[in-house]
Amino acid sequence: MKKKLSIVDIANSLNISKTTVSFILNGRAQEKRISEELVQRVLKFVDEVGYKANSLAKSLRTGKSNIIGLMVEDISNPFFASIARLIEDRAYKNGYKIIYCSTDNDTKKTQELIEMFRDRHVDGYIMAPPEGIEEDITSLIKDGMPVVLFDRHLPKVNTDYIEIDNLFSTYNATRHLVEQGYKNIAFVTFSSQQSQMKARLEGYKKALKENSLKPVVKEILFNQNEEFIIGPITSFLKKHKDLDAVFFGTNHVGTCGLKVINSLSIKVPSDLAVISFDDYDVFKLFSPPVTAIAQPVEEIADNVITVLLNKLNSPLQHQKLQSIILKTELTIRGSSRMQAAAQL
Amino acid sequence: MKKKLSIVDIANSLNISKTTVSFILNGRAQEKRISEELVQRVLKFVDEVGYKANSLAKSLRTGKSNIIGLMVEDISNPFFASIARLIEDRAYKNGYKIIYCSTDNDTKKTQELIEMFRDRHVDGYIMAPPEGIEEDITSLIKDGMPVVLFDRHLPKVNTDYIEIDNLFSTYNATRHLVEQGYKNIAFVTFSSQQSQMKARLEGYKKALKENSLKPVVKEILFNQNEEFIIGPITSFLKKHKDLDAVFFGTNHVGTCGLKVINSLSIKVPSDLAVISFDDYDVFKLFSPPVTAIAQPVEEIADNVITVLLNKLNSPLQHQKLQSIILKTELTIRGSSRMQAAAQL
DNA sequence: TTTAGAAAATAAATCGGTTAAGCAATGAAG
DNA sequence: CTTCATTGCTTAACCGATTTATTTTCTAAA
Repeated sequence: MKKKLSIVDIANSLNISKTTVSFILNGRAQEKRISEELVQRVLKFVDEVGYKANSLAKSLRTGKSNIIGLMVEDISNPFFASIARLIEDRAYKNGYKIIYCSTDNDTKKTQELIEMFRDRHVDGYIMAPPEGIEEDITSLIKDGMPVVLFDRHLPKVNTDYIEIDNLFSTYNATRHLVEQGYKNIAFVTFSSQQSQMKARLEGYKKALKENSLKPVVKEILFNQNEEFIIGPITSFLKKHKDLDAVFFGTNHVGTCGLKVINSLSIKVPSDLAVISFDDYDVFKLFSPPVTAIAQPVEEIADNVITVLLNKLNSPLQHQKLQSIILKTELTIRGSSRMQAAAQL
Repeated sequence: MKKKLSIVDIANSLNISKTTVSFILNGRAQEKRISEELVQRVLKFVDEVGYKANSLAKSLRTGKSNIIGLMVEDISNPFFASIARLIEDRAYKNGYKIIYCSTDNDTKKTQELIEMFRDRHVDGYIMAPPEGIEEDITSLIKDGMPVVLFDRHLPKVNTDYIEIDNLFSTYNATRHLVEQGYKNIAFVTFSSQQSQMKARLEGYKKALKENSLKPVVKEILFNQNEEFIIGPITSFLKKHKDLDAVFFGTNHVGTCGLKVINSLSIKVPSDLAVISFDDYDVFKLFSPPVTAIAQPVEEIADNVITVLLNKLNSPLQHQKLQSIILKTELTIRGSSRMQAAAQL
């Protein structure tokens, strides 16, 4: 077990001061007028012995950590997992590491996580914020920390965010159902005051209103345990026999919804048409495949990291804030075609 | 922007030395015979002003970081995502934080990640190791770092690991197919020398051999891009028209396989029975639902973190190594029933 | 009245870096 | 022959904790 070399070891070996070594390794040789000859000697030696600076010590002194804190709702949710994956990749390429955590939409847990990130001196924050976290984020921003929100934003918090056009997405998808001739369309979603969930609900309602149809909304409490999602959906679907279509507000609700549909032996789309927010393998492979609103995952991740890197690289506080709203794509599949229903 | 308090600020405010404060905050008051009265005064004050020690400084001095490095193959894979999630939860409850990364099964990337973890002074490592990383891990262990492997192990590396009984799992599942009357059973998997993949292949072959059937194996190169998995499977299935069953070696291969099956309009199980390793929503919701080998995800995560925490808490090097092999469960569903085929 | 020993608290070194300030040597200008 | 600026590098303070070694204070025995 060879002990790691420190900058002092390097300095001693070369009979120079550690300051000189530090300057050279940080590319400040020119600025500090260190002779080219010495620079080369140091670089060569450092390379030979494989010295790497202790980043803890570095962070302690400089206050910078080259770490970005990423907080998603649940890392095991495919939407967040793929976003996290893409952000991770791009961050690495730019010399940043990612620490990520799941908030579970739990305000208290999120506060603790922010505390931990702050404590670990992360350089910037990327979050899909839960409700009730406004103050904590504001205080973060006031302390000069770059914060980028995604998936949702906090109306009271003044910072950059990347979102999709939730209202239009559900509005458009609902209209698609209406155009197909469906008249009793339910919207099943998590009970939430978050911007994206409110917008999705609104979009649905707007489309129905324009067509003089009656909204039927079922709100479910967010819960880690699937049973507590499947249960309410089951009784909801059992109760509303007159529905001819159902719109699931998130991929998680959608997946649980499909399980319920299977267990009740409901035929899609003849008994019930289905649309879900978010797209992923489950919806592609269900029979018939489920029409879904696909979020531009790469684009979201790209924008998030780009905005954050910009903030990190320009210490100016007075750059103006960005609110980026991306478009989704309605991927129409067999689960919502009235024709298909007609065929049976 | 209020500056964070340091231990010196606390000490000055109370007109005592920072040493005393440090002893008290680290629970060494008794040992250091600090008066109960002072202890209370300090604790009360610290609580009031909400002081929290700077963990960077702490880590720099103590060499401990209370961070565990977790490296999985791909965090967007549902199997790894849920394991990561569970480990994260249990780690938090025990005062540890997790940094996680995806290796992509890329040796070079993994080496860099190990380097970064080491650099960040993580206290322990949890990894699903890629091939060719033996030396790096051995050197980690030699340096006294606790390392726990899972999902697979490295025969040449002497450390704890948690695995499932891969060989028996595929053997048993293949036998199930044979018992159902299937005779031309293919095994589609990633080309890999990893312990778990080799064992899975072996189990399949063993079952076929015992029944005097001919193995048909298709190995696919691991690739981030799905097209490069779907392509080979498509041509494989097109070429082997005589197959009556196919066994997918991982959830990723399985998902891609189902996509191919759909696009070729192959009927399951009448044209082709399907079994996949790993279980998740896609297999539950496919029609007919896919028989799958379910890994005990909670148990794996529990064991991993328990073993690691044990190693972290007992500095003795001479505790004996554990190799934990867990059982899987074959969840039989409609995709592999010969009866179902008969009904059509 | 010393004085030894325990009790209570502290000073200073340390972890491994960065950085502000300083100093010696050299050459040019006055 | 000073004086000054520039070059090239070093000294020492600092980041915020832990920990070793040491000092001060108090009590009780000699």
